[in-house]
Amino acid sequence: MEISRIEDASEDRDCSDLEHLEAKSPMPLLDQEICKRTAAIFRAMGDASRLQLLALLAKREMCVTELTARLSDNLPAISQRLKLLRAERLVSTRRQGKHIYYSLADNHIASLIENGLAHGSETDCTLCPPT
Amino acid sequence: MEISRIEDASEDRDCSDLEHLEAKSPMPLLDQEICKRTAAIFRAMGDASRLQLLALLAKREMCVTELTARLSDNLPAISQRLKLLRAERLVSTRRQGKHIYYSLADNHIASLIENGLAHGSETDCTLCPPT
DNA sequence: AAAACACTTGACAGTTTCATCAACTGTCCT
DNA sequence: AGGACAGTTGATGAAACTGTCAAGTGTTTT
Repeated sequence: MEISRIEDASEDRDCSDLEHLEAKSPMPLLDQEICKRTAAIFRAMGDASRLQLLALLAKREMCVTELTARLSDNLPAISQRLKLLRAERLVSTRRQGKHIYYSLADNHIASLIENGLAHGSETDCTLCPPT
Repeated sequence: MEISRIEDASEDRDCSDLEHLEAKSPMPLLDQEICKRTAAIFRAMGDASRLQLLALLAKREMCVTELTARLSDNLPAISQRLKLLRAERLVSTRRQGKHIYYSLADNHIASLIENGLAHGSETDCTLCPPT
């Protein structure tokens, strides 16, 4: 019932033949280090509690106590999450007296979060064309 | 040696007083569902192997065999990763004959990946001002 | 209809992640 | 110097994640 068009018998086996593939359409893989680093950033943002934390910090710098109050969570829990975010260098800190203020490490982070949220907000993609 | 400016004694306890905080600077939390959904997307992208996979698919649609060849990995492993990406609706599939072709679910995903990689490529932020 | 190909799935083991709580550090106040 | 406040850290255990491999499904070919 279907019209199958086969000009070249090689079509089928080509997709498992790396040499051929690369000759036809070269497509270098990502650099391993960049890949790992980027994945680490995404992984750090890939948790609802941490994302919420980042979203607050995107608005302005805040100390741990304020974050704790706003999120109605316990302080050590928040601190542990911040520790992870700091380890990945998504946030940076500044001490002022008894308080330690956290903020996003840079604007790239803020825009990544914003983009992500914009995408996450789209209602289950029922509107998106099936592509 | 330092000039400390304290106009209002409430400054210090304010950051733990949610009522006060909200009155001064209202800052609603993210919607829980959106937050979870967005985090899930980030988590799915937060793995070097999966990110590499997504980066390939960002260039063009590919079948599992081709992906396997390009990544020099075993097919079931790739398939499992694709399964996860599909579960999070980051990729979509199309069968054509014996092959199943994968592609990114939409352009938002592509730009998220691009942005992430751009940020991940920045050399350890030695150049970034300390903020 | 049987064989071959292209995947997918289920299940198990090994690893990683996350929350929690007690103990510790650093700063300010008296 | 001592106490209180603001946070950090380390350890522990439960839960979630990942890779691997055997077995299964769907499609084409002969």
